[in-house]
Order: sequence, then structure tokens, then C-alpha cells
Amino acid sequence: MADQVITLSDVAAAAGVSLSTASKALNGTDRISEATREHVRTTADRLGFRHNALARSFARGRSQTIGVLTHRASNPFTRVVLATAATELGAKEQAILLYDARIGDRDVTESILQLRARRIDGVIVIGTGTSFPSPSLTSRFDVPVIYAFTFTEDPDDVTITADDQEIGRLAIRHLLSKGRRRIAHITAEPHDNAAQRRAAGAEEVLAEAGLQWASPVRFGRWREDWGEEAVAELLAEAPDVDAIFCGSDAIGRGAERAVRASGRDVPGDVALIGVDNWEQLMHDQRVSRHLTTIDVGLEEIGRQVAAHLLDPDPQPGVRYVTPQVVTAKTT
Amino acid sequence: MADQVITLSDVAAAAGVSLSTASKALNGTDRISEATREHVRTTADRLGFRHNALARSFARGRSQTIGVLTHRASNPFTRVVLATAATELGAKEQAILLYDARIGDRDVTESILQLRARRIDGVIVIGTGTSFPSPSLTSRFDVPVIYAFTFTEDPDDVTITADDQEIGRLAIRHLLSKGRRRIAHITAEPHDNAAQRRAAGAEEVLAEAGLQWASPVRFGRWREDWGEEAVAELLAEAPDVDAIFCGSDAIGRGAERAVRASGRDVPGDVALIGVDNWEQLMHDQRVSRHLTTIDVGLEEIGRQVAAHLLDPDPQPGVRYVTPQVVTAKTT
DNA sequence: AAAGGAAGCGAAAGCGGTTTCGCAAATCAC
DNA sequence: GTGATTTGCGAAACCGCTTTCGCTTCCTTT
Repeated sequence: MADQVITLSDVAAAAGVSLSTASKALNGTDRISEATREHVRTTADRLGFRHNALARSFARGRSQTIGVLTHRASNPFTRVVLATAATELGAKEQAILLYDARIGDRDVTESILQLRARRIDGVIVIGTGTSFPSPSLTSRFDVPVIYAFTFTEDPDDVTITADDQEIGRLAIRHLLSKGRRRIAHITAEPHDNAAQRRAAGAEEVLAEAGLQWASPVRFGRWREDWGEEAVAELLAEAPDVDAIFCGSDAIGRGAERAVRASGRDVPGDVALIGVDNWEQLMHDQRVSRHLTTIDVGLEEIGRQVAAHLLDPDPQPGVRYVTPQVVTAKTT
Repeated sequence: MADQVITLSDVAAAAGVSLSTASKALNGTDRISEATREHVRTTADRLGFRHNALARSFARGRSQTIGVLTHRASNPFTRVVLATAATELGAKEQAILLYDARIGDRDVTESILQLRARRIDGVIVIGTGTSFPSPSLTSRFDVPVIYAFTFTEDPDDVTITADDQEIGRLAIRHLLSKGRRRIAHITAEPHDNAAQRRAAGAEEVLAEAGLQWASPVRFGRWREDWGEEAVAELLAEAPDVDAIFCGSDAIGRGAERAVRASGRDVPGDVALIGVDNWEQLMHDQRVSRHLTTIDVGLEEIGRQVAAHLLDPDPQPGVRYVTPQVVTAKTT
């Protein structure tokens, strides 16, 4: 497949103009007569010329590459954001260079130097969306830095993340709209940022409706078996509960099993709503849903990250992606 | 921040040697006295020199970038392979440039030209692991091309994919080892390659054990509701079935619900095993499992892809990644 | 002691473009 | 019709590094 790769000087020669003229003609820069420009263009096309992107980037000092810093690239949420952003960026000829904190033995400073040496055009920091703020690295780069699915200490950083509070609100509003009034909440670790905010949003709507939790919020883990365990306790304590807002779909799955095991019908006796849209994350195709859930908008985060990165000057600050209720069979 | 970026000639000047000597000293190429080499190195360190990776790649004609061609990057399996490969490659300073067939409006030929123009160092083609072979693109590049989670028409292509037949074997062996004998199989579309091969592997082991399916294999869709539906039929037809091999975890989830709904205990009356290791794909942490499943080794595929790409000359042919049984509560 | 080979280093070319700058021709102002 | 601009293009510098090539030294051989 060694078809001779043709260079800009080939084009220039064939068109009978100088190398610089050819460059300017194809780039649309500088003053070139429309005739010449067109002539160069057609000869370039005829010869099947394509820029040597590498040399080109080099001459321009831009690598057409975005650095990505993750805490744990194998985290499934991280993966979604990563894959979506990579897809969008790829469509714009931007490559990504991923440094995963878990794999690399280099520390962050080393990664930063490495990325700078590579003359990357921008940086994405992808967090796990749950607990700790990411340290702000913005000032250590001279290119745009965008934080995805996390937050930082610096309010001026460009951040795109999930709206956990709104997730909580949506969940409760949805359950209320289905006529449920005796609602409980099972979620993860009490110190988890996402868990806290989802609970807070939920309580807000509950209070607005003049209601209270049917039973105190149960904090535990992001795990299926916790859902099962917590529901067992819950039903013992508040047997008349008619809806459970589960902090994640995994918890929701466990919860559903426990509810059914108690002889109750879902959603007849107890409605269930989760968070994550696990099924779509796993299947992508338009499958028929089982568990009603809230999509936190990970793909949208990935898309917006890519868009902001290509934007010459993105507005600083936190941008929350709006979550969506995905109705299925459990409510 | 804007600390003056120092170049190789700065180092050379500071070390009192020529630019070329400095280059050779730092690269370990050519004959340079150990003294000079060391001297250059220390001055480079002292000055905090880092190669301009872009210029460097350019001079070497290698972009430190791997092209990735996907059919559908939003497919969750694709994502796992992609993210894992990207992580491994990132650790080796290789960026990835992703062209997703679904997003890009360019056709494959255009993508290929684009990638070649960018002087990529290698190509990964990621398939969906299920149905059709990927067209062989190897001859259209002059760099290594590796196919992941798919197969091609050309047996000499370097391919790394799941061992669906072995998955089927493992599933049945596992069920047999648990003392099950009346085994059924619920899986996806009959023309789906993965579904076929999993079924074939399963039947092989079944036959070796002198057994037959407790009921004919039920082909349907890769969906949770299909699992539910199929189990209902199955139990009506073969009420004494004591194990079900589900073609995927999604099917398995639906199946479990239907089994329990019939009043049977899992795994007491009916054991269930799925495929995909959905829970790990979703959670990554070492969670307690619920559904017994078979991990097809997507991450391993990603790792091997990266390794083969960096390997100067990988052996041609198909390489199957060994699946693993992940035992949990349903068997 | 002369010849041959190896070691060590620098000059210079080259990679494939972009961009500055200067010059000549064409256009404009009056 | 003359001077002042503008327009169009090419020569050359440049980006930062790698690599070839050739020139010295210095060490072996015999």
C-alpha cells in the first residue's frame, strides 16, 4: 500500500507556484488571487494531496491532541464520559492522550510536564462524580482545562458535571406524580457528595409537598446487596411505604428483589426509581426498560466537554447537565 | 505557568556541546563518550529540559498516535475495550485518535486517508463482538492493524477477541459441577455469531456429559424482557429444569425475575448463569456479586491490543482471550 | 613506525510545512 | 501622468529535533 505520499511541494510544482503560495492558497491565509487559489486547490485535489498533519501541527505548535487525566479510567462512569468525548473530539481530528492515575506511576506533576512537552491543545480532567473535589490544575497549563463529572475548589474553573440535586428533585417529583406519598430513600455513603446532594434535592421537593420521608434516609453503599438489605429493614420498620427512591440502579435492583420477596408487587404496592440509567449504559440500543431511573447525562457531559474544549473561550464556572427521567416498569 | 520553555539547543549551549551531540547524548544513539553523555544529561536535568514531543515525533515520522476505528463507540463493550486500550497506550505515551462510524460522515476510505496523513503508528479496529466480520483494512495501512472484539475475513490479520465457544463450555461445566443436569439455554438472535458459538460450545460439553438440553435452545434478543418472557415459556414446557444458561447478564436478570415469580428459588430450584460480568462492568470495585456470570475478558482484550500494537512484529492470526467464571449467588 | 580502524564530535541537511518580509506589478488618487 | 497604495507572489527564515556524513584523534596491529 505504499502509494507515494504526495507533499505540498509536489502540489506547488504541479501547479507551477512556489511552496509558500501553495501553502497560503490551501490555508486561505494571506492575499492570494482567487484564480491562483482555485488552481492550487484543484491540482491538490487532482493529485490527492493531504496535509501531513504531523508536520503541520508541528509548524503551528499545536498537536491536535487533548490530554485526559483520570483518577480511574476503568470506572464505568468515567468510561462513558471518556468514550463520548473521544468520539466527539475524533470527529474534529483531535486525538486524546490518556493518563490514568491508577496505571501510571508518574505523579501529577510529571504528567503535566509530559503533556505540556507534547504541546497538547487542551486538558480534560474526569472525576468519578461522587466524592472529592479535584485539585485545580488550570493554572498549571497554558491551554484550556475542563473538569468533567467532578468539581474543583476554584469556582472559576470550567466544570461540567451532573446535577445531583436536580436528580433528587426529579425522582421525588416523578414519584409524587404517580400518586405516591409514603416515600423512602436508600442511598450510599453519607459522606458521598452525590448521595448527599441527591438526598437534599429529594427532601426539598418532599418538603414543598408538605411531606416527610416515610422512614429516615438509609445511607449505606453503592451496591446491589445494600439495596436488598436496606429494603428488608425498611419494610420491617415502615411496612406501608409505597415508593422507594434508590440512590443508584444497582441499589434499585437489590431493592426490587427484596420488595418482591416480601410478597409485594412492583410497582403495584411499591414503586421504585433508581439513578444511572444502567440499562442504557449497558446496552445502548433502544431496549425496553425495566427499572425506572434517572439518566444523569454522562454522554451529554462528554459532548459538552468536547464542545467547550473546541470553543475559543468557554465561560468559567460550573455547568450542570440536566438529568432526565427514564420511565419504565417499576413506577 | 509561563516558565520559559527550554529547548535542546539551550541544553547544548549550556553544556558546551553541539546541538547534534546533545541530541545523541540524550537519545543514547550514536557513539558518544560516557562522560559527555553524562554531562549533557545532568545539564539537561539542571535546566529542566523536556523534549518537544511534537517536533520530535515529527522528525522521526511517528506521531505517537494510534488510530481507532469503531463501528459504534457508544456500545458499552466497545467502550470497555477502548478505555482499557487507551489507558495502556497512554502509559506508553501513545495518544489515540478515534473515528466512530456512527458519528463521522466520512466513509472508511476517507478515514484511512486521514489517519495515514496523520502518520499514525498503528490502528485498532474495535468491533461489537457479536455478528458480522469486519472488513480487512490491514493492507490499506503501512502500519500495524489490530482487530479487537471482532474477526475478519483474512486469517492473517492480527485479531484479539472473545472465546465464545469456550464461554459456552465454561457455563455448562460450571452448572454440571454444581450438580445440575436438566439445563436449558436462552440466548439472542439465531444469526448472531456470539450467540451461535456460545450455544455450540455449550452443546459440546453437554454432549460429552451424555446430556441434552432440557428444552430446545430459545433464541431471541439480547434483552432483559426476552429473558423474562422466555423463562415463562420454558417453565411451562419443562417445569423440572434445574439450570438455565443465559446468553447474557441482561437475559439472566429477566430470567431470574421470572423464575422467582414462578415461586421457584434461585439457586435452590433453578441455577442461573449469565455472560458479560455486567456488575463489574458497571462497578469496577470489588462488589459482592449477585448473578453468577462469565467474564468474557474485555479488559484483557484491551490490554492485549495495546501490547500487540507496541510489539514490533506481532504474530498474525486470531488470539482468543480466555473467559472466566465469576461465581456469585445464583448457582 | 606506518597503516588501518574505531571513537567522538560537529556541520549541515532534512523533515514538511507556516509565516515574515520584500519586491514587482497593478490599481488608485488627484 | 506621477506618486502612493494595494495586491499577488516567491525567497528565505524558521519550528526543534534527528540523522548522515565527514573530519579529527586516539588506539591497535604488525
